[in-house]
Amino acid sequence: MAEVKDAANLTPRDREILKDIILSYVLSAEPVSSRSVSKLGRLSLSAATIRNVMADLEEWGYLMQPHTSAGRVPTAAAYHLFIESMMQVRKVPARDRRYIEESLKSGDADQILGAASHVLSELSQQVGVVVAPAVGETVLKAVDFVPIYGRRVLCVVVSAAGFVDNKVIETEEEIPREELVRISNYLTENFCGQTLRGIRDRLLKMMAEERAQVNRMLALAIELAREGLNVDDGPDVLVDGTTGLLARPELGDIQRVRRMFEAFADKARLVKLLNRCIQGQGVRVLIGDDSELTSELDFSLVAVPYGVGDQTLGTLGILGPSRMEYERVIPLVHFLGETLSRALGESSSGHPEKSEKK
Amino acid sequence: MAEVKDAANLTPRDREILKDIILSYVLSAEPVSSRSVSKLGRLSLSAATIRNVMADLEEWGYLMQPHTSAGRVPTAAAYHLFIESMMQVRKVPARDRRYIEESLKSGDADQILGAASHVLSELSQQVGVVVAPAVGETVLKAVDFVPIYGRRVLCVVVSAAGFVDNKVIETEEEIPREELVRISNYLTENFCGQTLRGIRDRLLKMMAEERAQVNRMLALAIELAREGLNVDDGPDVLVDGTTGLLARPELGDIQRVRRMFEAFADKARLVKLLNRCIQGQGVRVLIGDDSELTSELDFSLVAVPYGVGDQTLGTLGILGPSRMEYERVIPLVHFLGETLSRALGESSSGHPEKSEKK
DNA sequence: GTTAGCACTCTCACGGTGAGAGTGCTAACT
DNA sequence: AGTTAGCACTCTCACCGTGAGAGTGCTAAC
Repeated sequence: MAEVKDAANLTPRDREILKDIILSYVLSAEPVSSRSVSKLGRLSLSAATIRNVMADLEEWGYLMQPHTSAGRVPTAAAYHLFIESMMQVRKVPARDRRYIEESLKSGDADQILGAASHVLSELSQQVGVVVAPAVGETVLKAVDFVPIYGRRVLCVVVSAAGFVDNKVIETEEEIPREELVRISNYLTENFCGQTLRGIRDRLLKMMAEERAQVNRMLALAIELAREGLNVDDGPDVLVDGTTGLLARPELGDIQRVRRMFEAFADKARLVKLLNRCIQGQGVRVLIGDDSELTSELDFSLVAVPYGVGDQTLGTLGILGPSRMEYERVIPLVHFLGETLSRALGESSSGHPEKSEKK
Repeated sequence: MAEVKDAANLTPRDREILKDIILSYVLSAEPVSSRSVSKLGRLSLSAATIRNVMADLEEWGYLMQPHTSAGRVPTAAAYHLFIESMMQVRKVPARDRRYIEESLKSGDADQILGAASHVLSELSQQVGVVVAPAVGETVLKAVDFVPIYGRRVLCVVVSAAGFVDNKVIETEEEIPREELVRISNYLTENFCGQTLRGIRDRLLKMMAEERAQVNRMLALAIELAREGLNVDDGPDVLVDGTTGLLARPELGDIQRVRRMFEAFADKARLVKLLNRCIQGQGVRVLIGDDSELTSELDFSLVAVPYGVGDQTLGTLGILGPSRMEYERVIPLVHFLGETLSRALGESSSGHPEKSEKK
């Protein structure tokens, strides 16, 4: 009654006990009993005393029991509290760092993203998720047209961060190779450094304004660019490590597994969720009720944006059962965000140190 | 005793009974009893008679019971017999055909493959699998080099069937754009129509032979082609619809689900399996013990090669629990093989009839 | 060769039971 | 007032036996 459910009025002892419970639960996946906390012996208290505190903690909303006379399990609130003020981050082990840096070193931008999601899932033992930049928002570095057959032209777009996209388009008339080269030169030189969406808009405006006056090459350029830079699809998202989760005790029944797989298959929803973490630039953690998807699966999301320079390109993170080793996973995600940003920066700006292609 | 276990000495009646059992089991996923076959009433026999026949069929190896006093379940041998000589193929419904043709109509070759695996899984309610052509075996249509930054060059390879591959390579010295254009022209004109692997080998030989004499452009061409056409990775494989299988009653326990997902994640093994079906050109069916993978999961594979003209490009098929509607699935796979081959043929040779890009 | 009848076997769902784990409460202790 | 021992209570879970139901195999009669 007199007690307020604020985190502030937890006594240091309460916090210690809560912490013990969380650590123990994260490790064992089983409800924690008063007795086991007492026997841990970090603070020498009897099980009965612990019980009293646990009853309080449950009342404040930090614990819950699956049923009477089971141990207790931390709630999302408990995890939040733990992350904010009780956890001491464990640095990413040197060998993991080396492994990460090695994995993100080689290949083009797409391969690097793939490697990132893979490494993420491998080291965290959770599902690794990486949102690739939306094509429309990428900054143009070069564009090129390759004649294929008749009126068919392959349009290749290279973005500043090193992403390559290609697309076959069909022109109204056959365009000779030299003309295509001139057009790609023109587009590359004039629009390099702008976002694809911006370029497309400008071209469309040019077309509308000066309809009649544009010369032949410009007209062709506009036609090609309109099709070739028409990249309205949302950002892609790479998911890795879903199979690994099947080993987890919390995924005992098929129905949950199925819901999980369906959730991971819904890329659009994943992107929406991940992009909520774009603001700011630190690691963000969503637990349980914090989002629709995490509450549905009783999962947590640890995510961080990445990008080159001051431009945010996307988000990466890990998803898994709320019971996870935040102390280990949060620094991991943080480090991967930084490493990926750095890797993309280098792969694009082009001072490759050592090129290790054999 | 006197009886031989040959398919040949099954009486017509035995075959009818076996067929009823298979059809019933495929539908219900439950062991079928003598009584239920009798009640079907196609041949008016009592349950006891059916029982005698079933005991025989079990002895020949066409049936087995999960335990005494359960009904009986068809074995792989039974399915094989069914497919070879008892089944009457059901034609692919017109609306499915239209849907398939529509789905494979637009997009570049990679998108078409993706659509194929998706449609396959959707219409069969099984896992759709498509093996993409190994890059090294594809036939060159055009090659192009795009300068990106400094010594970095994007190499784009277009294959005759319409596949596009790109790869960032790093040259020893910076090469001006015009030079790159000349080189790609040279390579495209001289090597169009040959497989990438063949081209690479020829270039390497040229290099070895005339080391000193080759002119600058040729030297550069060789250097670029060596890196850019270095496509030693095996063929890729697209898998779609794994989630759908979770609904199946036979995948009740997590362990099986896990083994299944692990099997599908092992692309190399999948490719090896699928490629066993390349020989000949009809639909091939592997059931249970026919291959390591299908026996491990108790799955069946229905697969057919596809390609343009007389060149086989890859394989496609469906994978699922042995209990499947072969009557429906086999013609489906057959039709998809044909449609995909046709779609790739059109998308490359370039008489698109109507281009329906909006 | 076919069938009815019957005993036999095996699974599965159900309910009861008892051990074990854990709690909540009360009363005594410091 | 905080802490603790003790104890009754509750809930789960594994185990067991039981009985219904399903299906078979065999035998004897048609």
